[in-house]
Amino acid sequence: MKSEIKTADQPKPSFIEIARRAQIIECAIDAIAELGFAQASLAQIAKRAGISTGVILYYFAGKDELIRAVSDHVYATGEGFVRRKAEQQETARQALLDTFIGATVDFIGAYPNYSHALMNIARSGRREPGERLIDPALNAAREAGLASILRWGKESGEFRPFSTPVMVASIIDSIDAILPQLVRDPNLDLKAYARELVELFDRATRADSPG
Amino acid sequence: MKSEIKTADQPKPSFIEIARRAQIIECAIDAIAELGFAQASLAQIAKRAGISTGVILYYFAGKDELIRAVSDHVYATGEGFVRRKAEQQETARQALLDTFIGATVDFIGAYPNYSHALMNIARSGRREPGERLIDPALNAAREAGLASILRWGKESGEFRPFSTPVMVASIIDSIDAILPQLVRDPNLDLKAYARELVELFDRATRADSPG
Amino acid sequence: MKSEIKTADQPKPSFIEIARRAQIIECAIDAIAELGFAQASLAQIAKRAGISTGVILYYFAGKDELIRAVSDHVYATGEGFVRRKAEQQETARQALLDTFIGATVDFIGAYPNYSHALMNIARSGRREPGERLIDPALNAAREAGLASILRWGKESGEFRPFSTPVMVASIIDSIDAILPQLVRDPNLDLKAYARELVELFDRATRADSPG
Amino acid sequence: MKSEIKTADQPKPSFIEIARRAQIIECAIDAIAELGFAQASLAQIAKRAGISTGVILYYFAGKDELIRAVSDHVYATGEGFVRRKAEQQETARQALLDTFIGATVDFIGAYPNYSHALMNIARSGRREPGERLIDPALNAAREAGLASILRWGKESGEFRPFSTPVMVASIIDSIDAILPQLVRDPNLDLKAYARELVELFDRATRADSPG
DNA sequence: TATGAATGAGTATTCATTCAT
DNA sequence: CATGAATGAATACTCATTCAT
Repeated sequence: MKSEIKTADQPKPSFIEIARRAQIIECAIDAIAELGFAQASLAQIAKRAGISTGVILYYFAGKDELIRAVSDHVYATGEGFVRRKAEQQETARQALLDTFIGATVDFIGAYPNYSHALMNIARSGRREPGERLIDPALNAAREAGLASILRWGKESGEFRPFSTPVMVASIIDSIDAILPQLVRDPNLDLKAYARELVELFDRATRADSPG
Repeated sequence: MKSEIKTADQPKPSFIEIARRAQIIECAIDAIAELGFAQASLAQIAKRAGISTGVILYYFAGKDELIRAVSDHVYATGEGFVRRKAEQQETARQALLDTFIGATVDFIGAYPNYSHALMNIARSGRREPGERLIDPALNAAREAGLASILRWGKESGEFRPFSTPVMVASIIDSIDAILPQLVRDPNLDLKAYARELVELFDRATRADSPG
Repeated sequence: MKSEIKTADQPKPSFIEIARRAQIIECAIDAIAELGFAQASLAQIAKRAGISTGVILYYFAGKDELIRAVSDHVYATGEGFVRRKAEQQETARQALLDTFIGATVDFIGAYPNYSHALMNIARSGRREPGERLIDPALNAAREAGLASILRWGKESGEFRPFSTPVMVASIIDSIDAILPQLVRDPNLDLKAYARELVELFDRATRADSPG
Repeated sequence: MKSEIKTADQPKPSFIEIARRAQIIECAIDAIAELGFAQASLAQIAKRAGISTGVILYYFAGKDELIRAVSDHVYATGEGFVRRKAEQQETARQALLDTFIGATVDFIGAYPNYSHALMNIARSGRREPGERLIDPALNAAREAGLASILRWGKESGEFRPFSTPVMVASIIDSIDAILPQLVRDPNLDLKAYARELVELFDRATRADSPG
């Protein structure tokens, strides 16, 4: 009844429904972050929420829909976090270094479980080739945002010529490389790490000085 | 009978045993590369090999031993592949750019499933803390090799000062970032990709010109 | 959800849970009594109960917990059965002959499967030394009870001197010897059998008349 | 071909066949005695014999036939052991106490693994009700021998009147009760144990003195 | 004769999912 | 709305047995 394909004629979701979904998503994030995707069974998630597994399946059509909701939520949170800083940047260099790298690392520090859960989901492999767990559009949007910054900088002459897709992948995965290190050492100095990455990609991208 | 603790008095393994083990390892690599570690069940691996799951357990004491054999084989193959080039490097810069980045990308091109499987194993969460799936020394060795190249370059003045762990993680994960792209587009131009990475990390690491 | 570590804050078990657990325990007893411990698989037990094996594991954390529940239940039933008679005995001779032998044989007649299952569990080899299948204290308690009766009789002069452990083992196993005979002939006259055992062990234990 | 139903036209078993069967039976006895019946797989038995499981099934039609051969061998050995002493007994009392009890306990001391294996087999439960693992005739023969001694004594006036089957079962199981104790304490004093049993069953069986 | 290879049925256990209440 | 009950498929693994060599 509830969790079918969303159509416009769906009645407004009740307050309790919104709250329950949010609670379940939050517990799913924690479970996935701490146990890994494979071990994060519905039973585990339900236990953390203090409810029975039936409740989860009442609000989500299945585990896949829950996972999709989790990744939607995490991406939305992350984007909102980064966008706030991104709005008023005036140069591509600032947008790349301060916003994309800086704010993304800040996000990791602020929401380590979110980032970790997302990584665990993304890395957990797909059942049938082609059918992904995470909406590819979400990741694509993140990459597209970074790509547009890079193109902006190349057009403005701030950046040297390079392959945008290669640079996009390198930047994103270099940032994501923080997560396993953060698991090993929760006291990792993220500020310092961000400075290192900024320096690294500043040098990697900037145009050769003309002189 | 077969897969007990290896002792020196073990009779020479028969030809068919060697062949079967190799075949099973190969199919396990494919399964892990394509399905992810968690989904690569013995049944899946057996299906790819066209055998029953019992055969796998006839040649390997258990799934854990199979996984260990897989990672041993993959690491050994990868190291052998890279070492050939690495031997005669004379500068840290060459060692980093030509050998580590260049040869590793070559390896990905030559054995994409090996690389992919390895990444999936390494990234799959571990069960109980302390009991790792793959020998941690294997991965540590790879990182240590890269770290020593970086330190060498810093001492020789070829490289600028930077945080070695950050650079190690960024380089390795930037290379590994190739794999999902290769899945999406099997015709990806790896030569060009390698050149881009070389340029990227050359700029990211080299010392400022004194003038 | 259900069968976790029992803590005081566990909600009252529902009626259906109590009934199911009892039913499963009963079927397990039957299966163990009739097939022997090794052959009494969860599948067999489930078949007798007309349920799927999953149900068993829904109510019991695993086979071990089920077996423990079975032996607890059987020992508790047996002890309750025997204790009623034991309370008011005034001589060691009465305690041995009327209560221990008499009531135990009565118990076998009243609950033949219980006794049989218990014997099968107790006699089934244990996996790893140290980790026993049933609480050794349960069996030890039974033996200790008999041993204390025997010592009481020796001190009071009712019994002749003899090795207590030998007599304990002989009495218990002579009683347990009834069970296979009862399987062969369900109409076995237990009253008469008990009288024979009483006579046997009365003569075997009593002190020589002083005259 | 080999191990079908024995008929008279079977060619004389070769020396090697006899030797192999004996070797396998011996290893099976050890395995069953030490590991218990359920854990004594063909693989375990083969390992002890230093052969492959196929060999066992070449000489025995299946595990059931092997087990039957084992129990045949054990019973034959035991009977031979006891018969030597039994031949020249002149009173029923001597036959019971010296031969049956005394020699049987001696047998346990001399061949603890034989006795233990036999007990493990006998106690291991049957697959389908009715189909036994051990040829019931073997056990029946042992019981019949004891029964005839008891009847002899009753007729000669040495023994009091009692139920022969009850006494048979009590004597046999009281002797078998030694085995688990011997497992727990391999240094158990069997001589002393035999003396206790002799005293016990002497008193339990002897006729009341007429005076 | 004997081995090694392979199978298929059976083991306990986990887990997403359904459904009556 | 929510639970508890139940299922069925999937998991790794064991073992007696068959068969080609």
